Amino acid sequence: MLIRSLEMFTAVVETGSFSAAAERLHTVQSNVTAHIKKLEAELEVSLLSRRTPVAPTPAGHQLLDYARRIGALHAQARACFRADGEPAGELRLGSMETTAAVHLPRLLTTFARRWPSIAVHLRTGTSAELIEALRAGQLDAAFLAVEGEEGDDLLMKPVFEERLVLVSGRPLQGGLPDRQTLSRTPFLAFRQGCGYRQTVEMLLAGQRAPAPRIHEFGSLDAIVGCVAAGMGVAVLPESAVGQYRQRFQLHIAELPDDLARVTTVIASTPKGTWSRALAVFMEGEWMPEARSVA
Amino acid sequence: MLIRSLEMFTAVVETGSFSAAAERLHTVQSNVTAHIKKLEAELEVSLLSRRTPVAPTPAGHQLLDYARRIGALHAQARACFRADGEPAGELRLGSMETTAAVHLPRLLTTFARRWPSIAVHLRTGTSAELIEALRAGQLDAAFLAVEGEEGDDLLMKPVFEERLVLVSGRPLQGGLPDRQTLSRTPFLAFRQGCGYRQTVEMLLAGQRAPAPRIHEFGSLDAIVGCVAAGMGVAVLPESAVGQYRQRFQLHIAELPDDLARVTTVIASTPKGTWSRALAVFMEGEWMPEARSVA
DNA sequence: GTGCTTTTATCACTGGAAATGATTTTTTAA
DNA sequence: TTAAAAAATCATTTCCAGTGATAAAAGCAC
Repeated sequence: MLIRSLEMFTAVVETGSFSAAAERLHTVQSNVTAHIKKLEAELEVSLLSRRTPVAPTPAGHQLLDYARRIGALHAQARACFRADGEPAGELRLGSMETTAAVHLPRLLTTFARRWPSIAVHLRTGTSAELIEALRAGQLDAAFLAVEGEEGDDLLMKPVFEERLVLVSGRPLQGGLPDRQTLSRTPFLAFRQGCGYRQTVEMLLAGQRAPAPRIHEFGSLDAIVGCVAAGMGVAVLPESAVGQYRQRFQLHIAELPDDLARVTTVIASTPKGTWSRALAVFMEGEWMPEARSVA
Repeated sequence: MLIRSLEMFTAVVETGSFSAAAERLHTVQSNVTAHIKKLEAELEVSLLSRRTPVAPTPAGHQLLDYARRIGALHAQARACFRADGEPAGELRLGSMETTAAVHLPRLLTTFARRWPSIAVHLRTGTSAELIEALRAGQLDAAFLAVEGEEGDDLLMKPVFEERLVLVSGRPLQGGLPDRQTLSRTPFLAFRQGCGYRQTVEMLLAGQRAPAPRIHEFGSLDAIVGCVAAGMGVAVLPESAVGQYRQRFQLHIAELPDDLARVTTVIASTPKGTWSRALAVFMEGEWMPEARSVA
């Protein structure tokens, strides 16, 4: 059973004639006859009563229902991939918690308003998890922080320049505490795989002292809340801390420049693999061009 | 875009490998490769990232959705026509008002209980209308009264032997009134095309006197109600009148045998055109075999 | 890295079916 | 009855799905 045969069948019923159907589908009448006969042979039932106009038999009427639904899906599917049609379907995005909290609300609102027939799915996770999901085809694109490991099978485009800071619930006189102090302070961080967590580890690198306890949290709100409560300190993007400073008494210390600067990129599979929905997302004006977030 | 190609695509994603997909679909791996490449060429986008296991690209994920839906419809459609599968879909029945009122409630209840996945549609109309609808492919089968015009393109099977009677709201002394009286009495009947109406006309045939007024009603209830109210007389199947005799004061007169006997048949297109739903309806035990309804 | 295995891509070839155009048969309308 | 229109049939061409063999590429173990 070919889609083409079903198309022909639908056309014959709708035009009421084999010849008219042939013309509509830009083929010849004998070809239409052959396709219908093939369908009838395959299903072992007569589908059309050959009077004028041609009328579907009971079995034909039943097939017509399926033919129309399959035809509609087929047309929709093709339309989804044509460069001119309205992009539709779902766009599966991934993001780090911090980016989701700080940058995505505005960005996605704009996007969803511009393309109402695209359904955005957002999944948060650590950079490592997101990259894996991208590779496994579970995500279309993801916002993540990586050290410029460009050049492999993933396309990465910088979108935000962030500054990491040390956040504490208690006053930090003299800026960043020394390593001795830090190594005795509990850290609050996202679970293994988060890009920022590497910064924590680098901050403490080269020490013989035992690594400080690192509490793992899955949510930005939880981290900030517990830091404010004095549970420990955290390394977070400055922009992510800002919105909490009204609610909590937070103290911030700058990190050395080489550790502080992190780049958030939008990562996706190469251009030739994009769905139309992904293409308009990646190329739209809502996608900032390495905008520095001071 | 062939259904087969979409099937292969789905199989590749689900098995995670071209070779495994080929095996599942009983073909060779090179054939699968060719089909996928053809799809990719047609849609001008890469659909699968060739790692191990094979993963769909964003575009591939979008196509997968359509491929699965089209595949499911295709399987359903084929199942609908296989002689062993559960018949499904809609069964479009037609019936005269009287048959619908008297015989169908029990018959259709039994049928619907036996075949829960068949949706019955019932349309009432005159015998002439039903035959036309049958020929136009708008109905699968219809209960109607005709004078044995078998042998053409419609299959007819007698199912009920009815007795027509004259019904009046006033006492009918001496049975059937004479023609003189009848020609002065208003008749209530279904609109043109009803088989019973021919009986009325035959009853009055051969008269020079002007034909009596014939009021046309679309509903059995309306006819009986108005007859009881004394508006006129009607010719109806005895079985159809029975259920009203508790509610109304009705008087009945026998008609001459040649006029009284009518046969209700089930009509449909020939066997080779039946849907599975129609087949089980026509061949089931609920279909009475010319049962006489005294 | 080197070899070994698994998987995919490429290629030439074959069979069969889709498409075509001409013609016949059937149906419909005049 | 005839003329016109539509569907079926048929011979022919074209194209493509499917095959098997082989090459290339990707994993995987060591």
